[in-house]
Amino acid sequence: MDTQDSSRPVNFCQACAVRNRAICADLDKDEIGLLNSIGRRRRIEAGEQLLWEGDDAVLVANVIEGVLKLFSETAGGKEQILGLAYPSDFLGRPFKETNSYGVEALVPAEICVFYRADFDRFAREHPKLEHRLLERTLSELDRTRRWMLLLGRMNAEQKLASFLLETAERLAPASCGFVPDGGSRRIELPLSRQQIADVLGLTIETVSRQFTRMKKDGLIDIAGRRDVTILDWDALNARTQ
Amino acid sequence: MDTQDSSRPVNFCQACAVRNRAICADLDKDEIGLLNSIGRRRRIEAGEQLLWEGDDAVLVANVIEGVLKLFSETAGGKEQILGLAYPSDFLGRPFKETNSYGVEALVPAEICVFYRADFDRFAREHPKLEHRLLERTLSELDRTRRWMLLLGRMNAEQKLASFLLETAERLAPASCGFVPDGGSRRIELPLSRQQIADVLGLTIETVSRQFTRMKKDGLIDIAGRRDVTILDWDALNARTQ
DNA sequence: CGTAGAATTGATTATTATCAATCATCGTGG
DNA sequence: CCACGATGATTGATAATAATCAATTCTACG
Repeated sequence: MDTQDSSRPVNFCQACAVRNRAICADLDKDEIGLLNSIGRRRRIEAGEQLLWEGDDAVLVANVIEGVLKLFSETAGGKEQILGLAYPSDFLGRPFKETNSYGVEALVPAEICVFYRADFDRFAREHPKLEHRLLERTLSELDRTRRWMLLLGRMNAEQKLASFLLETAERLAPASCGFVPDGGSRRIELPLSRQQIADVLGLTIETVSRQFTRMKKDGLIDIAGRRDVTILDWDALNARTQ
Repeated sequence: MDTQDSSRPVNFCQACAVRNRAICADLDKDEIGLLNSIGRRRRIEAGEQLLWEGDDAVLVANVIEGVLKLFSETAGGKEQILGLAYPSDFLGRPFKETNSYGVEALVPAEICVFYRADFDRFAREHPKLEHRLLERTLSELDRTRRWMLLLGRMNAEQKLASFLLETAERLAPASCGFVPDGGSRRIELPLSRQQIADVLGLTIETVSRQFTRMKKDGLIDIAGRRDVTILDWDALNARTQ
């Protein structure tokens, strides 16, 4: 397929905001052209679901903008958020027939979707892409395992402190090397209180009480529901232990 | 390097118990020979540690026999087991400078170790191996995420029931397709009560009480500390929900 | 057999969940 | 622009679950 054909949609990849960070970063111009021809951009509204747990794994995607949750639920209907996907993160499960978790946008998001069959084929033919995907998957596994320590061994206070610090870090624009300088930093939480509870394995009430306490103790300021300012990094860090 | 040279150690891979399941399964004879030349077999005693959290990531390995734990600990010294590695599983972190968790044998184990630098180079030159490693890493990520649901949203009873069922499945010889047929099945736990607690994010006392209760209820029989027989699969399964 | 480490059991406490009520916040329409 | 309603968040009271502290009791091994 000739990707130079001017009747085709333009090559979105070239102007892609995550061009240098996503798994496609190492591909050359021709390869990107080919990848561009099998993918398409798509906007997802907050609350809209992209993948369903247990469904046929039809799609995979790259996150360009926004934040999405990966989640699963117990038979009793309690939800656990398994991970959050930020720009440049990869979504979906290559090389497998069914999704083992659901994916839903937390805020309006922009993604680059592929049919899994197309993506799988492209990946197998392009080891550079598979290598990037492997590196990303290994990192995600590391991050997930760190989160297990939080879920299994931390109390509510430690969990929320860890969550706020990680969120601040992940929300920092990729360009800047994000070194918390001790100064205050304002973050717009991409999650509701209930969603934070679902990340931390707590109830909404417990999360709320911990927020209140941290505010009272001067570690954070809360201007609006989702508008939090970290005032004391060291103290917050101390509460993760 | 000529791997046919009879003065070199024999090619262990050919007789390897996990030859068809580990990440090296797709390699042809020559490639296996090359891989064989950079790896070596090693025995690890129960309780012996192979990798240390935070250390330089020098080694990676394949598990041939035995069970090992991946673990991390909180600043307060509480341990959380992040995963268990069974035969054919891969250990260590390719493409990264430091280990993000420790690895220790739970029972006497046999592994096939590589210097990470050698392995990384070999992997980058052999896309077939990288592909297998990617598939395995994706599966491990799925498994880890399922475990997050357990840690975040299950109570002690559900956790132990889930653990027993997964252990029975993982301990079943790879050859047989392991379909719990409703009949009883005896398993030798590779973990102490404390280690089970560290897997499930509980204390040893809570684990012990749950064992006692399950025995009293006739779901399992306990012949020795590590000798458990699953008597009622359906009832055990029901308790995971 | 005796002993040390592991496991169990019991009593109590701490933490978090649950249930219930009130209070903010934000979007909407008058 | 403000009042209103709906949803989300907070707060309080109580209950449930698991942690902690403290003895025993196994059991594996020399």
